[in-house]
Amino acid sequence: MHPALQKQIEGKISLSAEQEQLVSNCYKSRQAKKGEILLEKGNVARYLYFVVKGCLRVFLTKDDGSEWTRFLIFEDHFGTAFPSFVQQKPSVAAIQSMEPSELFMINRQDAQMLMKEIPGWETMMRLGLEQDYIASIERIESLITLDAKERYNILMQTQPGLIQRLPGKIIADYLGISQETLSRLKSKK
Amino acid sequence: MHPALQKQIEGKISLSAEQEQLVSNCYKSRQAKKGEILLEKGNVARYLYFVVKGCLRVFLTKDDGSEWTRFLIFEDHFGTAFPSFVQQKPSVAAIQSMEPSELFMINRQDAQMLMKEIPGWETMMRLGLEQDYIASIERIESLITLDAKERYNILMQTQPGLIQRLPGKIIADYLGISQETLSRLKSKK
DNA sequence: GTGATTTATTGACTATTGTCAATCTTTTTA
DNA sequence: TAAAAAGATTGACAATAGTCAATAAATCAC
Repeated sequence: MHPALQKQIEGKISLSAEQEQLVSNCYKSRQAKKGEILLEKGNVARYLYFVVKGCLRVFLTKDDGSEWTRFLIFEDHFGTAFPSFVQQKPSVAAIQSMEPSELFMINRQDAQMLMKEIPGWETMMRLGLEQDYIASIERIESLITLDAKERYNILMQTQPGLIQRLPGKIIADYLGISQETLSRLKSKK
Repeated sequence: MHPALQKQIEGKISLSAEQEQLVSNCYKSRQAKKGEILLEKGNVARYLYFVVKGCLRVFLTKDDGSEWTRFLIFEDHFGTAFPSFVQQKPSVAAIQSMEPSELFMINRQDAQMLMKEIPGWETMMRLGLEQDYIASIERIESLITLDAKERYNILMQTQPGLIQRLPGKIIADYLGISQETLSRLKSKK
């Protein structure tokens, strides 16, 4: 099994040799170029991705051509177009690789099989889900209670790496503001 | 066991008599008056609530006295100040009963014990969590991609009951807008 | 490396939403 | 039921953020 995946599991569950083999077989490796689209809007999200290296962006497109970043997935994190993956229905969001990325991917069936077959696996998934849900709650709070500048300041404090690594236009649509407004915030503050 | 709770479980898991007794013992019944505070900001959320009748509001308060509704929990739904409940740390949000409410409550320890002891219970919880997470993702999308009027229109389409049942000021801070703006949206559209 | 493309900044103007205040309506409660 | 409290509406104005356009800077591809 790939050491990055191993690292996610160790300390949470201990696997037998056969279990480790089972897990290892479920995850397929994949590379993605910068800018490459992994899931197009309208298709079903068949895979949950694990980012070994690089960064994925889950984003929304509107008819006027505007784009909005729903989530960013960095190293050592899992992610996908979650509603589509869970419900196996067409996704309103697309997934794009923001950098040359090294990924592992698992389909829904296999993900469910592992939860059924490996004791503790579902618990591990649930705990991850709890963390993701908490992060999304905090994002909602920041969107309803703070203005653009405050949201940007918090992002700088909590995720400085994100700001250095991604173009400002992506930061802007992640924060729910325009690129121009973000540019002005950066100089004003 | 109370029929409303029973209804949540039936079709998902079948419980033995002892298991049913175990579940039943974990849930304590509670009434709450309209306006009553169930959790104050700064305290740890000890309970996950199930709403049999009525409505709970999980909300944030800022120093200037403004309030913002993080979540609303209606009949046949579970909810609490989730980050605090999961991490057992002081809550930034408070919980208030918006109507005379009939509730069941379970503490974190018992909730975890049921997941450990009853086969299928954790799966049921995980599926509920997935749904809540999806709902929160959709709320984020609506906050970053839509303006106030569009958000209000969608809320009217998807949750008309919510709008009839709660005061406009609550609808407004749930949507992340001021009461005055909401009032103007209602007459303009 | 150099041209081409993408990204960032800045100005001018507009649109949306917020704030404050006054008034009106509804609901609660004694 | 009447007084009080809470909620809703409206106007005037301010502030925040968006849009369009031009230019500058950075990055990419060959």
